[in-house]
Amino acid sequence: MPLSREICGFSTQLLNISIASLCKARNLEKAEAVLIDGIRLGYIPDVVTYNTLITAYCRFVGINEAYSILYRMREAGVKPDVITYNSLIAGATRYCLPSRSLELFEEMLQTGLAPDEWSYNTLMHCLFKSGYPEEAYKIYMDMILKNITPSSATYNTLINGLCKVGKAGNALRLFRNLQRFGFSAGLVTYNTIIDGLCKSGRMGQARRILKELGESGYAPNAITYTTVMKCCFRSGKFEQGFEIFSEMMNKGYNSDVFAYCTVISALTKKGMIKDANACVKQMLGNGIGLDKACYNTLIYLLCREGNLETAFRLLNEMEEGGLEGDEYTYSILVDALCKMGHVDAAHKQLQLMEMRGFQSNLVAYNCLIDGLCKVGEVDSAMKLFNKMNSKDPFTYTSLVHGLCRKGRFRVASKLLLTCLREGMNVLRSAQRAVTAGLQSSGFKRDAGKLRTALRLAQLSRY
DNA sequence: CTAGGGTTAG
Repeated sequence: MPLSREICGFSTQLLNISIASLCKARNLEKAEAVLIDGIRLGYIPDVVTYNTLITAYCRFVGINEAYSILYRMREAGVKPDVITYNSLIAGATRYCLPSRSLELFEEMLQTGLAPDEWSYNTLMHCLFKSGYPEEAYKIYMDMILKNITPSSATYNTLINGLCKVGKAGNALRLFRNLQRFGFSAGLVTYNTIIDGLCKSGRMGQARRILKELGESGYAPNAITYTTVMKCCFRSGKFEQGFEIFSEMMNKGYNSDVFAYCTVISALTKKGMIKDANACVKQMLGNGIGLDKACYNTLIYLLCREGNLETAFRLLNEMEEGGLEGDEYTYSILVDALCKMGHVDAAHKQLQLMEMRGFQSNLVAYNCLIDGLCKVGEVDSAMKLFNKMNSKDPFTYTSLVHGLCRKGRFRVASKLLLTCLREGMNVLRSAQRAVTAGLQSSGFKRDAGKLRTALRLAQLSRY
C-alpha cells in the first residue's frame, strides 16, 4: 500500500503538510486519498487539514464542493475557525457571490467567531467585485468602528475596488489622502492605481504616478510593464508598447505568460502576423506552460491567418490537456467562421456553445448577427436578436446597418429609437445610413424626427 | 485578502 507508507509514522502535522503540497499541485484526488489513508491509520485530521482542503476546493473546483468539506468537518466534530470562514468568503468572492459572503460573515458572528482583518478585506473585495461599492465601503467603515486596523492590503483593496467600478478619480484622491497621513504605497498600490488611471483615460496622472514609482525605490515588475504596455496598445501607441515589451525582456522578465499574451494579441490585431508568430515561437521556446487565455490568443492568431483548421486543432489539443474552451474561445471561433463566410457553421458553433452551458454569450451572438447581416440574411439576424436577453451597441449597429443595406429604413429607424431608449448609441455611420435612407426614400418627416431624437440623445449623454 | 493578459462593428 504505497499511500499508507507515505504517511506511516507521521503526525497529523505531517499529514497536513502532505495534503497541503498535494493541494498546491492541484492534485485533490490524491489529497483526499492521503486523508482517507491517514484516518485509517489513526491520524485525526484537524482544522488545518480541512481549511487546506476548503481553500483548494474553492480555487480549483467550486464553492459547493468546498461547502461539502465544511459539512464533513462538522460531522467529524472539528469546529470551523476564522480561517475556515475566510477561505469560504474568498471562494464566494472568486465566483462573485456577494450574498454568500455576507451570509458567511454573519454566520461567523453568530458562531461567536470574531472576523479579523482578512475577513473584512475579503468581504470588501467581494462586494466591490460584484458591483456593490457602497456596501463595500460600509464594510470598511464597520471595520474601523470595530477597531480593526486596516493594513496596506485593505487600502489596496479599496483603491482597486474604486478603480474597477469606474471611480479612478476617487481612488486617486484616496491614494493622495493616505500619503498625506503617512501611508507609503507599495508596488501593489502603484500598479493598481496606474492601471486604474490608464483604463479611465487619465494618462497624465498615470504617467505622474509611474514617475513617482520610479523615485520610490521600488523596481517596476512584470505587472507594471504589462500594465503600461497594455495601456499603450489601448491608446494606439503600438511602437511605444513594443518598446516597453523589449525593455521588459531586457530586464529579464522573459517568462511571463501575461506579457506574451498581451503583445501577441496586439500584434495580431495590428495585422503584424509575422511578428506575432515570432513572438509565439519565443514564448514557446522559453518553455512557458499555456493557460486558457494564452490558448485563446493563439487560436485568435490562427483565425486571423485564416487557418481555421489549425485553430480547431489547437482547441482540441487544449481540451485534451484538460482546459475547456470558454466564452472567449467560442466567440473567437464564431467570429472567424462568419468572417470566412461559413455562417451556417458559425450558427452550429454557437449552438454547441449553448449546449456547453455558455448561455447568451453577447459577443458570440453579436458576431453571428453581424455575419448574417453581411450575407444578407437580415431576417435570421432579427430572429436571433429577439432571442437575446441582453444587447449592446454592437448588436444594434450591426442590425441597423444590415436593415439599411436591404433598404428597410423604417424598421431600422424603429430599432435605432429602441436602442436610444435603452441609453445606448450606435456608430455614427449607422445613424447616417438610417437618416439618409429615410430622406432619400421619401420619409422626410421621419428623417427629421429621427435626427432630433439622435441629437437629444447626444445632449443628454454629456 | 490586494495589482497585469485573451473575443465582436466601421
